[in-house]
Amino acid sequence: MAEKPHLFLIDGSSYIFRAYHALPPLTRKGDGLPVGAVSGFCNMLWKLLQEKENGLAGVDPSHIAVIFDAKGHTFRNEIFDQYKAHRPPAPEDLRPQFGLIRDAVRAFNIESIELEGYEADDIIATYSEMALDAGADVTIIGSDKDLMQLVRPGVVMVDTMKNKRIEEAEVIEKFGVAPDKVVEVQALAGDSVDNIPGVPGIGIKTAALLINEFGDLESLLAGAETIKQKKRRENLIEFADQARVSKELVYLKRDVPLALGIDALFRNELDGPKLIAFLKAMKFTSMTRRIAEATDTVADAIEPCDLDIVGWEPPQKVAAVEGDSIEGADSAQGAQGPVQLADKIAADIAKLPIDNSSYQTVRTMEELTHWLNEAKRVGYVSVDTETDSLDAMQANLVGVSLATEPGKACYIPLAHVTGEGDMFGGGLAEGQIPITEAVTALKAMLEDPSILKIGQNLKYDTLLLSRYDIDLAPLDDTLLLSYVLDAGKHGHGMDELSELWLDHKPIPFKEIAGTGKKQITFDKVEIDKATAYAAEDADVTLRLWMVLKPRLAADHMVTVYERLERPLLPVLRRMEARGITVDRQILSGLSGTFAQGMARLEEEIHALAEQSFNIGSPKQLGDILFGQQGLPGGKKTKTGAWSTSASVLEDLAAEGHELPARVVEWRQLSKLKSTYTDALPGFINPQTKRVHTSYSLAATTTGRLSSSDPNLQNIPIRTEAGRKIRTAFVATPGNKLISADYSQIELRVLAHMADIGQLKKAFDEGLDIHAMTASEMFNVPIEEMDSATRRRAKAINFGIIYGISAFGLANQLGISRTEAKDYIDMYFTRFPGIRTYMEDTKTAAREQGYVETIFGRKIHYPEINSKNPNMKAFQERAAINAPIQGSAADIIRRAMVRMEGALVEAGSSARMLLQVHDELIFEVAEAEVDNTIKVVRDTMESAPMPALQLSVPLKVDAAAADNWDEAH
DNA sequence: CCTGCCCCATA
DNA sequence: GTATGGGGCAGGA
Repeated sequence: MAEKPHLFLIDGSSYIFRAYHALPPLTRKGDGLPVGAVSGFCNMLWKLLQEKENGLAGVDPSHIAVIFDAKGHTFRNEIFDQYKAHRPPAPEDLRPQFGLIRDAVRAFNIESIELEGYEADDIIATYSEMALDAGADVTIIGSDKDLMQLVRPGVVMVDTMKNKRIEEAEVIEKFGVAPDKVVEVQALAGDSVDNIPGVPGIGIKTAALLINEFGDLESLLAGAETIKQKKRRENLIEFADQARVSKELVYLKRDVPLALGIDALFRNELDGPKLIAFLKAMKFTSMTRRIAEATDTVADAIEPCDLDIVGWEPPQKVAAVEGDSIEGADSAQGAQGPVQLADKIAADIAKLPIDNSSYQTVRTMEELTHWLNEAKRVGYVSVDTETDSLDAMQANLVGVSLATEPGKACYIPLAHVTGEGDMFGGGLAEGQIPITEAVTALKAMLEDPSILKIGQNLKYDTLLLSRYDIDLAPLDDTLLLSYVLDAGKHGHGMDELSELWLDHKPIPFKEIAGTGKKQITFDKVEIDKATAYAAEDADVTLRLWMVLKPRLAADHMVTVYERLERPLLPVLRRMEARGITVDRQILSGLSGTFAQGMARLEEEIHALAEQSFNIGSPKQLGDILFGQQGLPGGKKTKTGAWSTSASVLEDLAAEGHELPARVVEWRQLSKLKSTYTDALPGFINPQTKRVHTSYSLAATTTGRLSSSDPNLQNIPIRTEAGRKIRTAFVATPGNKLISADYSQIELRVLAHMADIGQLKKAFDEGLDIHAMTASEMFNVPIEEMDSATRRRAKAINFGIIYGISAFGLANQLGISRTEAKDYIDMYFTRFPGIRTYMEDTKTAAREQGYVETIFGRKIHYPEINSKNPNMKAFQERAAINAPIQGSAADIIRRAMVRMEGALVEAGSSARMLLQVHDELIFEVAEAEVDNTIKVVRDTMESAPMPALQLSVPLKVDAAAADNWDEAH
């Protein structure tokens, strides 16, 4: 029985441009003919013809064609003369490739279709119709959004470059409407790339909203008078015809007069020799080899075919002119001859501190051995790894650079590829040491205890190298050195430090790899360029180390660096490598629930507003609330717009307004969905099936860590809906999660530092600290404390930690500023030590320019004597907060540094997974839970000792459960 | 596609 | 009132 016929329609033209822009420029060996797009195209075709069940398309086509745009104007230019008028001409090095790609299609024995006056999209639309009529299914290979209007049962799009199938759901995601309404939305939103005008002020979001409400463009234009938003109504009326023209432009013709019927697109057998002849002519050596093998063709026996290359000339060989010697040129130019010129340039370069053309590219084991011996001889070496990703858990090692003296640096390329065949990972570039051999040799040096390894942000490099079974040690990190020495003064990135200390601007990464979607990964960077860039990094890092390391002792920061910074690095590296299991099903279930809630609220909100609008746009929301509905606006944002922040909306809701109340609920769900339930699954590592955050040791000024990609330090907990997200963070079967958190650590630290008797006594006795504060302030016995009074005291306690101001406290408690001032005065009367502490801290900051934590970490405030009173006040509050927040951060750092050893010593196999400022999360076998909790609590509570005995006890709450929500 | 802005999640 | 990271929107490239 014959299978259902299936037609592949390949959008050739758009593929050419995308291949050209996405792939690094590649030229034919020998004459430099640009062929990058051709190579990408051939790879795509070949891959497409190979894939069956496993491929994205999922089927073997019975019919196939590649469709191109014809040259010249199309019928759309008759409708609108400015259509695609902003298109720049094709780049010089792309032009000759148009013809070659058509040749390639023929070499693959596939019909290449184009027709003057029509675009490829119209032909694809017409063939799609014809195929459906004939009872066939259609797969469109392409990604152009204009083609999305064609999707329907029996027609799917497949984007081979992004590895993505586009069906109805994906179209709705993109346009907010089903495929049959796509043109209506495009007619309104327009398209700046194709110069389709649309209606001003309407983007895809708003267009989808309107079309979903009115059904189609004509109904909308007919009902435009009823639109509430003034500007939008006027624009819809004024630009109605423009919208109609736009719709005509985007609507794809389905009746293009085509010479070939569907039957003619029957998929021919591949003609091995014909294809090989073409590939040989292009000098695609690795593809030739691969395809010859697959098609059972003997490539050696086949001659390259002739190519008709249009729009490109081979470069003229410049014949050497006899007698035109250097001396001749010299005398002709007189005193400014090449010799003098060279002398001068040499002198200039010698004066320059850094010459990134002098670095060696290490290509043999002999050369590598020489560098490893140098490292051994010197006793230290700066190291930098180059990879193909910012995610150290997924990156592949591409090369390593080393430096042993200023100016003496090298780059060892290991996995650079040539441009050709990049869709398969490409051919390895010539002249690289086999990676396993090099890694083995490097491992011995990187693990050698007698050689100090110096790097910038070594957490990244060591995490990467740990995946190659290398445990880099001992180490020094210039990022951490700078952080310890200069937190608060400036950033600590290598480029910034280089300009500051070395007066040298390193080659920017984007200069060698490009930017945006044209950016290439480091393995595709030419080795010479890579050497200049990578070796320079090692050179710069070494010099920075030489500048910064001696400052440690001079500034008395050795202990902080050696106890709180450097040892934490491998601890965090292991935490990141372990990751945590996140249950995809739970999150996707929650996404669904949240989406339903949002849809329900959206309806209510639109009804209350008596119009549709984008609730997610603060601008539109503000217009409705404070413009049309005439509600009293409270705060303004710094750009002068009405604030629609939660506090403003909640105030309005408290006055009985429904609309803002619903918006607050909608916002909550929207936040939970987009930031957490939708985003987190994308961070599940495909190999480990776990989520691996990245901790930054040097991102905050106070000494706290920060977490990103994803941020696991801001997972919701306050609301019930939010807490559910925590249930998705689970222990693996047979294990439990343990959460252990410091209770009130910052207030305890404050009690210790400011030496406040009542606070210390309260903590000693285990009292409710906020109730105690309230009792002192308002003369109410603790036992009779009501929750409102306690809440006020709690806000004040937090306020103190944040460097309190009457303004801030008033805001927090919703009271007048004078009332807040009275509270603060009362607080200071009862706790005079706090006022003294705060004044002393400000004085210290003003006089020395920095404040210190209890473990000696310095936080600089260079702007604290600013003339700007706002700036000054801000710096003062920050300076008051920093020792408190920073000391607490130091304490948990100490706990973390010791934790792994303490667990092992106690016979626990628990793994520390996460840190959330005052909380540590562990995963442990069920049987070990009790013992582990004991060790964890003890280690955390005794963390300041023996360096320091706090005058208040530390208290840690800990619990175990199957997920994070229940454990916390 | 990038950037600034607004808003909001955590401690 | 402190310290962060990040998503969506809107406007200009």
